[in-house]
Amino acid sequence: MPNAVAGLEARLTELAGAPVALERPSDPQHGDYATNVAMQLAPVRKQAPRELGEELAAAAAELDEVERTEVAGPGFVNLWLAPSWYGEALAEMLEAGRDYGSGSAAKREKVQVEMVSANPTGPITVAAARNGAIGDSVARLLELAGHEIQREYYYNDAGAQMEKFRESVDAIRRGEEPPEDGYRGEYVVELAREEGDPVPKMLARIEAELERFRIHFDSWALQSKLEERLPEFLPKLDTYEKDGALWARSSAYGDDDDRVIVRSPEQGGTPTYRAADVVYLADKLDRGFDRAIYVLGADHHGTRNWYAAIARMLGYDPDRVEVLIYQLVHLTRGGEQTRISKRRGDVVFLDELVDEVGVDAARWYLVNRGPDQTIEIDVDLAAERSVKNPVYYVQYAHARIAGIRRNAGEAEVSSEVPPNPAPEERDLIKRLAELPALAAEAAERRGPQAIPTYAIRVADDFHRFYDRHRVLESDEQAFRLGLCAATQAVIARCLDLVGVEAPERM
RNA sequence: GGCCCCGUAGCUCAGUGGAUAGAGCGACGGACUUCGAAUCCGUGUGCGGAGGUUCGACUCCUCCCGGGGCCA
Repeated sequence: MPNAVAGLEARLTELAGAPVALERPSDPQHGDYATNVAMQLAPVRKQAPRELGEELAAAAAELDEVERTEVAGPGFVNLWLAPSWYGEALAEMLEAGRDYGSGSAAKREKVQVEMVSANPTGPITVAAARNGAIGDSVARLLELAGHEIQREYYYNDAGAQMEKFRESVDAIRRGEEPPEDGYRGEYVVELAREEGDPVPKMLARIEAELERFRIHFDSWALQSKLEERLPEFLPKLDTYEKDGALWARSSAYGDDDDRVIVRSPEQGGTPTYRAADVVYLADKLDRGFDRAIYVLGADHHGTRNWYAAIARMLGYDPDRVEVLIYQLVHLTRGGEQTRISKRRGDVVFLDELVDEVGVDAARWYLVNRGPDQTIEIDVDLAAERSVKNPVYYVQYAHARIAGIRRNAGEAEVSSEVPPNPAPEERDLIKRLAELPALAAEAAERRGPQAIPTYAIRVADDFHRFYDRHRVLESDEQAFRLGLCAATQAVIARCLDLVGVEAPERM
């Protein structure tokens, strides 16, 4: 989908004879947009950057949508845009509506995002929730870009941990204590009250929790099913026997070490989870996904090279396999830190967090920060429904617009920009026009944190506009209603990308 | 010991080569006869350290220091 910024970049690229990227200068005195192309070109063309800048500035000033230009500093070309550009931008936004910024992918891919994938031995923890929040937002970004996405949950339904879990439940049913290294906690007692295998019940509970968290899985993969197909894949692997065990020669394919695939007879002769990894990876790629994204916690970073190694070993392009690592989550309350770890007693479960702060705040705060960043969430602040809380600040802007538009009834909405739009109106349109490039980059970089940050800025610009200019019963009512409609759509899109609701009223 | 992540304002963090580095929290002071004051306006401090690459470095490279994690 064309957009006003990309269009201008394209025309400037033609004039410069080299790719021009526009940026919004932090100082408004440096124009609406600026480009550094003259400095980049100077060494190549063996010309002074200011000289190149002058040439481009002169040519750009002739464009209809450019009001004036200047060359500044070492060779920046600064551009001021004409009302016609603003009108073009606004018209595109209104026409696209909620689809504004979609379709950025050069090539449509089938992508699988595998996320959460916690063993069903307990409720979803906050750490696993971050996995889901990041994974789902990346999936939504990729969908917006135009890719076809499948969300999958992979779990171990048969291993030693599962046995421990079942034993723990059985022990309670018999009125005994769970084993030393077993599972305990309220949820284990609850499961013990019901009949039958606790695993499917736990899984159903997990699915319900994630649905409540607005993450919907398209499919569920079972480790036991994959293990059955191991004989089919063993011959394709580069393996050797040592100490009675079967090893994959993964170190020859980029992994840090060789790995045991099947344990020695003394150890039971059973396949390790890495055996299932092999089958699973092949299965994913054979199912026709161009790309398989694994979302994994930092504690699994060691498996990154392993996945790449088995892809190579099996003859797949390792670029089709992507591991997205995210760091830990800490919760604070009144300065007190709580470690989140399944192995300790002080685990925090997702449903507890959601009960306290709501789905919107929980999702917001879990994708708010880059995946590489260990994060700390202040539960008290997240729970606060006030100005202090950015998620409500952004939602409020949306609800406020909804209110205006309700009052406007059937009044005309136009993209026609007045001859001399106010600074707040220009700023808002420029801000909204950032969405396509921003969403594309966020998708490309798997960096959903850019969305909440941007949404705050949009809300900022809108609130400022609202504060200074009356929409209804003003001379510019139709235009300003257009601006409201475009803003509302952009905010709604941003909130949707991070799984937060866009309320009509608050 | 090996590998991974991080070090930006008092705190939590944005910012992956551009001009005078941002936001929220915390602190202080202003603005409601008008579409929603859950809003707006104003006041402060900072890129862990040392080199290097570059016209230009919070950003890229090397080393050091500090915090966290995984593996052994």
